[in-house]
Amino acid sequence: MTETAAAPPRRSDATRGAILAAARERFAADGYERATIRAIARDARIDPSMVMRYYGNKEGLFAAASAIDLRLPDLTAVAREDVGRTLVTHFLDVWEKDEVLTAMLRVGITNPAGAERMQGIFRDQLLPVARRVCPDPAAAPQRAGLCASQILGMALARYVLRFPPAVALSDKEMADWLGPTVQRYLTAERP
Amino acid sequence: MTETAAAPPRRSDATRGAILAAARERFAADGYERATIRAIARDARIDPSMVMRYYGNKEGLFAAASAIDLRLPDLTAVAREDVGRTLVTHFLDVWEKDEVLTAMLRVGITNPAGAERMQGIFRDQLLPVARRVCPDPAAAPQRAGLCASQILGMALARYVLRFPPAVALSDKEMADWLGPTVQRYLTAERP
DNA sequence: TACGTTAGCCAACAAGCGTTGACCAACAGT
DNA sequence: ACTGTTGGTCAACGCTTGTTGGCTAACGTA
Repeated sequence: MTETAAAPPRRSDATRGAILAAARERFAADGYERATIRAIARDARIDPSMVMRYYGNKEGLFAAASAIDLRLPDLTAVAREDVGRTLVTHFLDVWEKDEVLTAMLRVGITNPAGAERMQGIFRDQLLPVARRVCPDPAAAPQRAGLCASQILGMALARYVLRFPPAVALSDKEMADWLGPTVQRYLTAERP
Repeated sequence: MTETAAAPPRRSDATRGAILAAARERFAADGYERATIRAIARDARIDPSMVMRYYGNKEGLFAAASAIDLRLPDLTAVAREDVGRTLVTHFLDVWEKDEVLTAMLRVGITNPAGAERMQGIFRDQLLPVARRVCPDPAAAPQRAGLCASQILGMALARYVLRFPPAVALSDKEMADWLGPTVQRYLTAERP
C-alpha cells in the first residue's frame, strides 16, 4: 500500500507536478498513443528523460496521471427520488473541472489497461450507490451499468466528440434531461 | 459524387476487398493509431505498398473502410410511441453485425477526422428522425444529441469498454430499458 | 507473338517514438 | 572544505511507423 501520508517533501516536487499536469492535459487532449512523452516534457519545460526517471515508463506516467477519486457525494443524505439528478449534476461537475476523466475515457478506448481502470472506477464507486437504492440488490450491477452507459455517453458526446447540440445544452438542461433517466435506471422496479 | 453504379470490374477487386475487410477489423479492434498499415496488409496477405497504391494513405484507407450507412428504418411506418424502442433495437442490430460502427467509435475518439465523420453520420441520419417526431422542430438537434448520447454510451459500455453488466444484458432487456429513454428524449414536451 | 497495362513484391527512406546512460551543476551534511 | 546525493541536460540507441520507387511477372488484347 502506498500511504498518502509520510511523503517526504522532495526538492523536485515542482517538476513532478508540472510533468503530471502536462501529462493529464496531453492524455486528455490526444489519447494515449498520440500523447508523446516528448511533447509532455516540452510542455513541462524539462527533458524527456526526467519523465522516465520519475515515472519509469509511459504506462507508469499514465497510471500516475489518471489516479482519480470520483468523490461521489454521500447519497445517504439525499432523498431517494433525487438520487438520479444528484448523480448527473455531480458527474457534470467533476468532468468539467477535472480533465482526468476525459483522459481516462479517451485512453480507456484504445488501451486495454485504461479500459480496465475505468471499469474499476465505475464498479467500485457507482456500484455501491446502485446497491443501496435499487429495489433488488441482485440487480444492482445491471442498474449501475445502465447508469454508466448514459453518463459515459453524455461525456462522450459532450467532451470528446463535441457534438454541438450536446455542448450547447447548459448543465441545468442536461441534468433536467438525464436526471430522470438515471433515476429510472436506479430505482424503477422494472423497465 | 462517386456513383455507386458504373464501377468497372477490376482484376484486383478481390485484393481491394481483402484490404478493406482487414482494415475494418483492425480499426475496430485497435483504433486508428494502433492499427498499422503493415498489420492490415499482413492480414490481407499482401504487401503494405499495395494499401498505399489503392487507398493513397492511411487516412484514405480509413475513409474507405468507414463508409457506412446506418440504414435507419422508415420510421414513418411505425407508431409515434414506438419510435424509441424501434431505434434502439435497430442500433443494437447494426452494431452487432457490423464492426464498422465500433471502429468509427474507437477512431472518433482518438482521431479528429474520425470524430467529424461520426458527427456527420449521426447528424445526417438521426437528426431527420428527430425533426419528424419531436414536438418542437427547432429543438430537434438537442433531442437528437440526447439520443446519440444514450445510444453511443450503450455501445461504448457494451462493445468497447465491455463492462460485464452491459455485455450480459440481452438485446431485449437493453431495448426495454433504453427504449423509453430514447422515446422520452425524442417526444417529451419538456424534461 | 509482341506489347502496353495491371498486380504485386522488395528494399529502402526519413521521421518519430520510447528509452538509456554518460555527464554536469547544485545542494546538504559533516 | 569535502563528499555523497539529488535534479537536470545531452546525445544517442534501437525500433516501428507511413510512405516511395523500382523491379518482376502475369494478363489482355491486336
